[in-house]
Amino acid sequence: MPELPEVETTRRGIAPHLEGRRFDGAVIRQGRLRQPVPVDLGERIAGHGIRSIDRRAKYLLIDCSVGFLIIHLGMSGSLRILPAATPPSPHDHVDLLLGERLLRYRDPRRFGMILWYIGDLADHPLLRELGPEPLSEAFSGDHLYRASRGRRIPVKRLIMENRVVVGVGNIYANESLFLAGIHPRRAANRIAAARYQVLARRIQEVLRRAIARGGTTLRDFQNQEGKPGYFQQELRVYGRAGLPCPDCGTTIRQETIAQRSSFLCVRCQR
DNA sequence: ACAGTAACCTGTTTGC
DNA sequence: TGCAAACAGGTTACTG
Repeated sequence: MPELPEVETTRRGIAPHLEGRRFDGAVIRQGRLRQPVPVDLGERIAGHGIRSIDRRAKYLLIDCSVGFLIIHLGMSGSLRILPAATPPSPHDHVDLLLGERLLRYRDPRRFGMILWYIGDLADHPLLRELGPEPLSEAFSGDHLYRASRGRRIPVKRLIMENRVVVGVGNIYANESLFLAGIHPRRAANRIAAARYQVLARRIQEVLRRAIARGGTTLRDFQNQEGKPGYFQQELRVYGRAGLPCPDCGTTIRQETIAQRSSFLCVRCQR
């Protein structure tokens, strides 16, 4: 479910309900996520003002004055603000209590994380190695080109590496490579600088548009208000195997690249 | 350092 | 129709 636009949509949805408030505690029904949820999470977060809700890559960072909540949604996680009395469904693993309401974490596959961290976020092991935000000044075609030198991996893998650039997951990697006219399997070090300029712009465009549409709903992504995202209506190749390329009509192919489904037009992408 | 694979876990879709 | 296999938005740890 969540790539960068979905995480950003979630952040924007929950932030107004959290800023300036304070958590009362937590209810952990299932703490075995990708990393264990701290058993004393409720005591840690209780009673301290929530200063801000930020995002780095696909991590949500909630500043609780005395420490940070670091939340990752994994493949199937979601967060919603609900009335405190709302009964939990089977995969509603954690509630962060907010008085008359709560912030509920649901994650059927349990690939996500809820961590507590005291210290400088720039030093956190999960955050310190990350590359630039794709929508920041630090990200550019030059950056991609430099990162690609000496790398023989398929370009699709390169742009999905968090050390190179964060937040480009499988959907948007497929989409941006199509929009840039680059074959996803092309070796990263055999792409000219000028084409990386195009690719960087396409990555930014597709992410901006997806954020503006509230993310992509493939199966069941819902934002904080329980509404779906609408970007899937604008997907050009992702999930469209067997259908005609929107630009030239050639049948879109599905191939596996680096263990992930890839969709491409062999005529438009070289 | 780089490249490739397996693993984490469960729900849904696909294929026989 | 029923059942098992394949597959799914992410990331890390491990191997060669």
